Amino acid sequence: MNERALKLWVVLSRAHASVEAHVRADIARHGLTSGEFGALEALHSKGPMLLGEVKKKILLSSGGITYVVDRLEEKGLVERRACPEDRRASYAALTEEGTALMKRIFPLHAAAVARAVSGLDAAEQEEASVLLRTLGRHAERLGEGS
Amino acid sequence: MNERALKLWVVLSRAHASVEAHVRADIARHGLTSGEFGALEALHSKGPMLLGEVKKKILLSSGGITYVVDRLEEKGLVERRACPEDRRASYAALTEEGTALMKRIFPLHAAAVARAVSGLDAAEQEEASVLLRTLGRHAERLGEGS
DNA sequence: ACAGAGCATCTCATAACTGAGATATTTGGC
DNA sequence: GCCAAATATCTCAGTTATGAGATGCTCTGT
Repeated sequence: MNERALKLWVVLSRAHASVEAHVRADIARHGLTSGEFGALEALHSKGPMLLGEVKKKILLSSGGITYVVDRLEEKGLVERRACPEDRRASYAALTEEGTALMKRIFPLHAAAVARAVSGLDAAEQEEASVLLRTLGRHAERLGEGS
Repeated sequence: MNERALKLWVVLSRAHASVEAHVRADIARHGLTSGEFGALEALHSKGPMLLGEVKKKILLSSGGITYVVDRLEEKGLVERRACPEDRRASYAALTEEGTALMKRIFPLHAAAVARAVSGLDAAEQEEASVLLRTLGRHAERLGEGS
């Protein structure tokens, strides 16, 4: 029955929006947007990445990734670096300032996220993560044909 | 530990974005945006609602709800009606055309949503709905103090 | 009755994107 | 080697929002 699916979609949307409001408010305190923070987070955990990799990681459009990296470059947090193997592509990498910022604010961010999702206990969070990973992966694959 | 919370937030974001991409593509085929469809859906299921009620239902800012209802009025799908008890407020209500549109496209939409969340079976969808409702409700309440 | 706090909505400037098309490069088949 | 298709990023116009402040109305306490 489709009602079950609709209900899931509604609660997924609301849960995302409600949690995001908290996360966004936390991020905004550091003068960043969600998109910017997503990119910084990716670069912080994985090191320099091609713009296309960042784009996939944080699910932004082609124009969006250019926009976000431009903003981060203006703020001095990220720099573009040429990619020797492919001259169409370029890397984004944290600057020293970007690294320092992330070291400083990441723990605060993690605490804010923990607070925002504290409606579920540890076991429920694990359970929800498993279900959502399955859900997300499947939805991603569905779209690959277009 | 905060890692669990961060992981949950990441998979929640990705799952939402991936599913939304499908839902948005479906809605766009009918010339509507997600916000517009959300408002139409609310009005379709509950009948005429105050703008403030719609705003809460689909989690839009004050400017956003004005914008969305303006668009829907331009398209002839919704009309504003004066609220006799409170002259600051107004109702949004589906027009005949809006009702007809929703009757026509809602089943198609439901099918598209069902496809988008088909990575989980029926029992998992129920399970996820329960967890996400708890998560969302809690996050909403957290923000009420500000 | 009335001041002032509290609300519902609207207005406006601006942000944060999207998506189509442009540009430059690479890759695979012939 | 060469051409066409694929790919990575950028550009640009337009869209969908946000959030602060304005406006007009209602409610509360006195």
